[in-house]
Amino acid sequence: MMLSNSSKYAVKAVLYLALHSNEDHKIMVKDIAKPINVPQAYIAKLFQQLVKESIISSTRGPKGGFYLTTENKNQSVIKILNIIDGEKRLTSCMLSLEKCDEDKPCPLHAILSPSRNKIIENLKDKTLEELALDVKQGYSYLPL
Amino acid sequence: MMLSNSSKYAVKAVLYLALHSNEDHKIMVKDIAKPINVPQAYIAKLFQQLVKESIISSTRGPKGGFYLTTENKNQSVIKILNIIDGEKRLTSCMLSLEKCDEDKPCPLHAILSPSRNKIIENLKDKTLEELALDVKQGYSYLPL
DNA sequence: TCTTAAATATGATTTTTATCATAAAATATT
DNA sequence: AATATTTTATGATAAAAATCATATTTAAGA
Ligand code: FES
Ligand code: FES
Repeated sequence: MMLSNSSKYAVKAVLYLALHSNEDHKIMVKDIAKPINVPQAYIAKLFQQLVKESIISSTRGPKGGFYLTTENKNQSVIKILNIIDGEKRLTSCMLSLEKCDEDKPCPLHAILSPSRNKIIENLKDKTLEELALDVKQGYSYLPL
Repeated sequence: MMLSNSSKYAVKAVLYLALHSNEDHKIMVKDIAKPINVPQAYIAKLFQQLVKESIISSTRGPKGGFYLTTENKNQSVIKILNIIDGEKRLTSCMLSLEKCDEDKPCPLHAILSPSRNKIIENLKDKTLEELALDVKQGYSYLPL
């Protein structure tokens, strides 16, 4: 809907890390692909960006893999979306492509801008750890 | 954001019709392209679908063109989106691609489902005529 | 120090979406 | 009836997104 395929995959993969990894237990990309049903090479590429922006952590070589530090886990989900899709995807006008402006709103602005702002706010406020906790407690489910 | 390029174009073009056409004053596709800044051939193709689904009306030959009847104007905007993008685009799960389900929600469901439902509801309730009226009264603007 | 196992970097391919082009069908006007 | 003008139908091309593949770099362990 409002997320690209890539950012959906990224969120799923990172949440998988949040649930199953830590500094002492790293996970290889090939072991993530199957459980979340995303092509292995695809995740590998997405993870490169996320490592570069320090959303997730990695070490290479034998016994290496990807993982989340405590610091990583306290980041907001929205960072993933902004890195993969770019900020405009969430904030740009629904009709004119550029400049969503209260002063000169498009015909759909009043209909969806408030709800959209709410979504953005919620995404900003929610950390990876909080989302993972929901899953752990059975309030939500990590989809295939 | 949540609309494809095609449905953005479609909404803009149909609202242009709502503002400037009626049974007695039809508009040719070549005269719509420029003011709303959408390629002429692109609109032509989109309009074919919309005519087929009776969102807009048309007559061909000289003195022909596209226009909106009163009945057309009383349709909801969401119909355009559903025809061009398909219903799933608005309703599918943000993470798993299929089945947005309250009983087995994904980690993002709680964050965005209520706002999304609100948007869908608003889109359903708003007719083309109402949107056009907003523009006419200066409450909103039809973008390039 | 050598081998092996992992991420990283880079690029190729495929699929989808967006855009362009053109011939056929229909209607008003002469 | 002939002509001109418009939509309609269909397909071709271009651009972007998604997916796949492979060679390079890094680190652990023998
Ligand atoms: S101006 Fe179009 S969504 Fe805000
Ligand atoms: S289950 Fe994912 S958005 Fe509803």
